[in-house]
Amino acid sequence: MNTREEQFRRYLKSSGLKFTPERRLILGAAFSIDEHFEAEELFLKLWQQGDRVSKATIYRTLPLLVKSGLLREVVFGEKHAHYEHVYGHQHHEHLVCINCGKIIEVSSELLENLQTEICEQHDFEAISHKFEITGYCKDCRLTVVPPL
Amino acid sequence: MNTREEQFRRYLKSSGLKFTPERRLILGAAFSIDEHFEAEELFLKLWQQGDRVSKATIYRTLPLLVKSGLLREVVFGEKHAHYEHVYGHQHHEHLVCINCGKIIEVSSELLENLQTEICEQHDFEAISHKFEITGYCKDCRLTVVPPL
DNA sequence: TTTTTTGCAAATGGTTTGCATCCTT
DNA sequence: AAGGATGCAAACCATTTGCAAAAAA
Repeated sequence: MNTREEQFRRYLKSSGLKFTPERRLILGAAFSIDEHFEAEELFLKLWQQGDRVSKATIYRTLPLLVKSGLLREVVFGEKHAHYEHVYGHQHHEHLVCINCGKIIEVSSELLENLQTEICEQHDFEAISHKFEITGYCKDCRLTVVPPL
Repeated sequence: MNTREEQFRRYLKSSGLKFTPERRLILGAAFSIDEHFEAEELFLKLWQQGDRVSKATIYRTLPLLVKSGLLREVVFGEKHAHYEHVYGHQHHEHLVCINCGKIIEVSSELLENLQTEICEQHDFEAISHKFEITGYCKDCRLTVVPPL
């Protein structure tokens, strides 16, 4: 059995929750998308592969996947929640352009170290983190006059 | 005239927008709250001091204040947007406990430096940033068994 | 004057929830 | 069995938007 599923089962059991076929399907679909996705897209993905999981269940499951450490939320500027799976995505943060909406992904080992340090100082156990810088991208800073 | 207002006027003018009494009131109210607030609270604050500014106008103005660099959004985990004014709040980030919801504010000069560095690498002009670590706080990591 | 803004109320739309039924454990 | 989980459809509710009147530039 794959590790993701084990991890999810472990979390569910430790919280007194149950592992169901729907939750397995949602987990699988989430990990089949190698980029940001939102609840609606998961729903479509499942529908397309013939799996009829209700949106309600998807909305109820996503927070569990986040709490279990398998997914994390990203792109906070948007009105609705976006997620991405943790595997292969450990280190990227986002620069979001106010003007054109472009999202630049960056990695930073220094940031990871900094997180570790901050958590140690506060006796905090990190499950995930989000770092976003809002501003003007290369192209837009030329055309837009940002506030002084 | 105070600097905040000047900054706001400058931003509005540079975007071809107008400075109105309502926008002035909203700016003032936002800076009279020295903690996180949401749109609804601004509305109440204004109402209590006798200023009838519609929620629509508040919702239309908050993004302008963010773009002008006077406010920034915080606490992304919540369902609705929260803001805080920039003055005196330049450097704090948030550690959010999954279990009890506690929010620990931390400052880090290293993070500020890191942001500057990342932006330079990508020719990006930062207006604001958000950094949030999700996990278990000191008290909760003792009682909850986090997923391995 | 021309363009933007405001306020109202209605619409939006992602997310949540009540409830009866179904399914893990 | 018993406590969760699911699906449906209805409810939520913060935020957005259309429109006509009002105000800034």
